[in-house]
Amino acid sequence: MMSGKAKSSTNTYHHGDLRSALIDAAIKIVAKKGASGLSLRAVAKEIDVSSAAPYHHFKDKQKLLGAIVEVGLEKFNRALTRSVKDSSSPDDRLRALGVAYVIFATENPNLFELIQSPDFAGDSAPANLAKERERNFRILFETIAACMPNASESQLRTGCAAAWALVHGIAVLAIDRRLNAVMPYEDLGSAMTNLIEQIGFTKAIRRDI
Amino acid sequence: MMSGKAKSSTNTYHHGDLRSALIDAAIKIVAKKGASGLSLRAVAKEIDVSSAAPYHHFKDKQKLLGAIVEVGLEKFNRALTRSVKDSSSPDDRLRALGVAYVIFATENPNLFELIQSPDFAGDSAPANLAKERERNFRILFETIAACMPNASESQLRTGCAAAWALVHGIAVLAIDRRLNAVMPYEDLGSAMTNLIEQIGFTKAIRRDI
DNA sequence: TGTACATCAGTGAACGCGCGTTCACTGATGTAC
DNA sequence: TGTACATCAGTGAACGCGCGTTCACTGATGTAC
Repeated sequence: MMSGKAKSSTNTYHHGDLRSALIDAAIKIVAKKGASGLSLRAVAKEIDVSSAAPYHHFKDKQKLLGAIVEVGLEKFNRALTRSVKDSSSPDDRLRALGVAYVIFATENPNLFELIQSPDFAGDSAPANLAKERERNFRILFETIAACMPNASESQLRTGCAAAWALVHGIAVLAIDRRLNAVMPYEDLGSAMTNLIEQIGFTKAIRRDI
Repeated sequence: MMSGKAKSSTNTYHHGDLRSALIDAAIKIVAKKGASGLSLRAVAKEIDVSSAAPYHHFKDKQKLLGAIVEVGLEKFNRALTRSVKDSSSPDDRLRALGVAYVIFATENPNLFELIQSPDFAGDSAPANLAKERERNFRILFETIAACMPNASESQLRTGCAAAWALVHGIAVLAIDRRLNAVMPYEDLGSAMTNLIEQIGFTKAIRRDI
C-alpha cells in the first residue's frame, strides 16, 4: 500500500483521514471519467477500503458529490480571485477574469462541468454551495461595477449576465473542442485569450447599456 | 393498446414501423428524463414491445442515440433556417438567429444537450451528423458574412466563434435557470431576447475586427 | 499506570435493481414457380 | 390462384455486470475511575 496515512505510518485498522482521502480519490476519478463515471465502489477501491466504508463519512453518493463540488468551487474561486488581483485597469481585470474562467474550465473540464451541474447549482442546492457561488459572482459583479461606474444596479446585472454568458459559452465549447473547427489553434488557452481580446470583450458589454 | 400501427389497424405480430416508433419514444423519454435517463428497455416498454426488439433496428444503444441526434439536429436546423428567412437587414437576421438558437435550447433542453454532447459532436461523430452540423454552421457563417461584407475569411470565422459562444452561453445558462439570479424575468424567452438586444449583439462582434 | 467499557470506523457478505445484450425460438410476410 | 419455402421482425427467457445501499460484525481508540 502506497497511500500515506495521516496519523500513523503503520498499517492501522483505522484509516486516519478517510473523509479527505475519499474526496481526493473521487476528484481524481471525476477528472478522469467525468461525474457520470464515478461510483462509490470505485472510490472505495481506489484507496483500498471496503465498499461500505464511505457510508461512515457520507450519507449517500450525492453527499460525496456535494463535497467534491465544494472543493471544486473553492478551487475555482481561488483561480478567479487570483486573476483579478494585480491587473491595473478595470477593463484589464475584467478581461483577465474572463480568461481565468475559460482556462480553469479547459484545464479541469470534468470538474468544471460537475460544478455547473444543475443538481448543485439550482435552487435546491445545499446552502454552503450557494454561498460559494455567491462569492464567485461577487468577483464578477465588482469587476463589472468598476468598469461601469455610472451604471444602475439593473444595468450592472445585465452586464454581468452578458459577460458571464459569453465567457461560459467559450468555456463550454472549448471543453468539447467545438471551436477548433471554426478557428483552429494549436494552443487552446491562447486561442481563447485571443478570441476574448478580438471581440472587444469589455467594450462590447458596455455598448448600448 | 392505444399505439397506432402504421400499416395495419389490427394487432399484428409485426409492428409496421418499429424503427420510427422507437425513435419517437426515445425522444419522448429524453425530453422527460434527459439522455442519461434513457434505457433501451424503457424505450421498448414505452411502445409495448419486447426488450430485444430494438436490436433488429439498431445495433446497440449508441446507434439509437445517434438516430435521435439526427432528428434533433434536423429540427434545430429547421428552427434556425426559419428564423433567418424573412428578416430584412443582415443585423436583424443575425439577431433573429441568435434568439432562435436560445429559444430552441430552452424549449428542448434535454434534446439540445444531447445534440451538443461530445459523443456526437466530436471528430469521431458519424458522418451524417457532421454533415447536419455543417449545414447549421453554414447558416451562421452566411449571416455573419452578410453583416461583415469586407471581412476576410479568418475574420469571419472569428466572428462566428464570438457570436456562437455568446449565444451558446446564454442557452446553456438559461436552460439551468442560472441567469434568473442575475436578471429575473418571468418569461425566459423574452428575457433572453432582451439580453441579446441589450448587449448590442451584432455591433459587439464587429468591434475590433 | 491499569482496567472496564462505550464509542468509533472499519470489514465482508449480501440484497435487490436496472441495465445492455444474446439466444433459440416462432409467427408473419413476401416471393418463385 | 395455390403452394413451398426463404426471409424478416418479433418474443421471452436468460446472461452477466456494476451499482447503491444495508447489515451484523469486529478491531481500534479514547475516556472515566
